[in-house]
Amino acid sequence: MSHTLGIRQAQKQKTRQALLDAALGLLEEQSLSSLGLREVTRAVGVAPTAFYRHFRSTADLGVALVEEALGSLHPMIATTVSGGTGDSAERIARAVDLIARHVDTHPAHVRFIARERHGGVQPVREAIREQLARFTEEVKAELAKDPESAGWSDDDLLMLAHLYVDQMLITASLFLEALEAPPEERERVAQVAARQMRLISIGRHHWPA
Amino acid sequence: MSHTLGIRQAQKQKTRQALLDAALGLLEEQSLSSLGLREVTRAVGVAPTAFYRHFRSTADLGVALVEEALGSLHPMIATTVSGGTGDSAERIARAVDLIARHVDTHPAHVRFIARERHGGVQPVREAIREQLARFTEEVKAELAKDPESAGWSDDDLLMLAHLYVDQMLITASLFLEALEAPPEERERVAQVAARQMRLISIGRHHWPA
DNA sequence: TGTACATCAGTGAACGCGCGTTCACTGATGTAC
DNA sequence: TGTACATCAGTGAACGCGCGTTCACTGATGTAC
Repeated sequence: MSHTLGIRQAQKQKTRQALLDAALGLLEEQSLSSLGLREVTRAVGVAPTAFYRHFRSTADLGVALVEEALGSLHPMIATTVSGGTGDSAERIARAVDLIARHVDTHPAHVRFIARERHGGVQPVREAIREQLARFTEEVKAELAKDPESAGWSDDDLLMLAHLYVDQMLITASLFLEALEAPPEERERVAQVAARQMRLISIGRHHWPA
Repeated sequence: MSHTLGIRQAQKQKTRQALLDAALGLLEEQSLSSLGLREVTRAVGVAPTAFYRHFRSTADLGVALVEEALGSLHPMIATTVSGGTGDSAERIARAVDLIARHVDTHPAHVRFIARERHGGVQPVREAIREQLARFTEEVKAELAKDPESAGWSDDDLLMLAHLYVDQMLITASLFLEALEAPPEERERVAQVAARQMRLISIGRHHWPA
């Protein structure tokens, strides 16, 4: 099935990606609900009408951005939640570091998700909700493998998975705010995040006592 | 200093409040960054130019909405964090219930804060950030009073306060999504929230072991 | 390989519309005496 | 209390502008033979 795209398809993909990239850039300073189709095409350098060859609307483009931002993140889960060896403190430090690196390399994607998760465009909120639900299920599955989870009910595992996923998002958003801050500030964020995860780990360890 | 406003000032306040109320309503289905000044005045039934007698811009109106939504919430903190007597489970149940009631009575305010906390309008994000920082400090002060906090460093108290405040916001946002859902769903949200708070309480109890 | 036709990504003109902002105004309310 | 003037919240016309969407088009790419 190794199937080289024709010239026409390849060019179309390229334009589509350019529209996504331009939109993501413009969304650093506004919400999707105010993003204009003409704004995006202007940034790319194509006619406004070209937009319709790729997306029905900016909301539709937003849904595509959700896939781009979150779809590629699933492999990270195993690494973050139960990844590698080492004691709890080591694993937490690695998870926090992984989040910090992701924010460094994909700041616009992280900002987009944080902004539109509760944003004004319903289909995009829904797409983010679905992706995060998948994430939470995957985290839950990883947690279930851990000996520490012996005797935990399904409900409790899901509850804990939600806690971890929300904590990851909060931490990512704090790193985002500290993107241009001096290293001390970013280190402070990392330390607070690590201690919060540690407190949660302790609670988990003694649950439900 | 009991000082009745003149007719002119009273009428001005009334119009201003009508603008705030109309904006809050319109913001249930869009973000502030796409809210139009004419939209708001049309909803109130005044001329577009009347807007300028009260706000410089929709961003300015947004900042006023932040004060309205969060300013009145400070008295709730003592009640929620350390309020009343009873064991941990009772206090948690009361806190979750308080959040549920607040979302029921002020859904548009809660939605506005959740949406604009990471939204596309910088001055509004900043105003929310400041109010939440004040909240966190107040929660921290309440936590410090608790005998359970004996020996805790300032940093750790603040870390825990952040955890609680973020948890409150997450819970409020989940209740918001479940506003029109059947009671079973709302009850499920309440139970998950209560168990997450319980896990955090347990972690707190055994900290830093 | 070469030819004739089909496809379709991107174009550019045109449209009606609502936007934010300006300005001089009006008339009810407030104030000084 | 009555009068004359000042204030100022809200008005309405006007402006230039960018928006989303439609439409018939063009010309490079793809396909059938």
